[in-house]
Amino acid sequence: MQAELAGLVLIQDRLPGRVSTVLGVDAAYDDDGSRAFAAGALMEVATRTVLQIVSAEVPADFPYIPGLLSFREVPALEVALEKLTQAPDLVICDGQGIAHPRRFGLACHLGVLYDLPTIGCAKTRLTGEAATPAAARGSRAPLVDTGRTIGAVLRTQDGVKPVYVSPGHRVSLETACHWTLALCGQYRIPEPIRVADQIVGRMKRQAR
DNA sequence: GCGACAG
DNA sequence: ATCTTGTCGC
Repeated sequence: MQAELAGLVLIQDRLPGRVSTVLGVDAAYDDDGSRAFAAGALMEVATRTVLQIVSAEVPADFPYIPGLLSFREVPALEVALEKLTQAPDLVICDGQGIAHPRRFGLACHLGVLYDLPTIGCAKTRLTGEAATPAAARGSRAPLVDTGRTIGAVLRTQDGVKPVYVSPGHRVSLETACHWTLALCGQYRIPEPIRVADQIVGRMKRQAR
């Protein structure tokens, strides 16, 4: 299924010239692993203001299997995202885009599903090889898999562990890196993802 | 058979 | 993802 859907992914910039809102998404699970908490944080780029928070709690019936993460997370994210009252210009996800064994990570899945520009920004590697980027914020190294560049290992803060950036849908690698960097304030992780992460973290604690 | 493996 | 413990840098 992923190999087939990967054919629908567009790795070229097809996003507004003026990106004014970015949606950060994330999910978490209860101790049991059977309930999923998903959230989306819509941020206005110019002011760094959170315009809307959407969330959902649904049963998690698909297990976590490396390479199949989107089948665990997308059902919960769908319920949360359908509550948005305005479409985002860009979506940034906690997971890979095309830096995936079949070039169809979570960000691609969400991007194709909603036909929105998406970026994959993962904290660790799933596949591919890369050199260690220089220590300065903004430094990057190509992430290569079977002879093809599928993403970049990008340093978002001086001397801090880099993140794994890859196009999800309708964005180039260059644009994915640009926005990832632009959305990182004082931390390693882009602000919209951090906000979504905080939300699902609270939901998880409250359910316990 | 063994190691790797987003969240 | 989540949890726990040890280490590092400011």
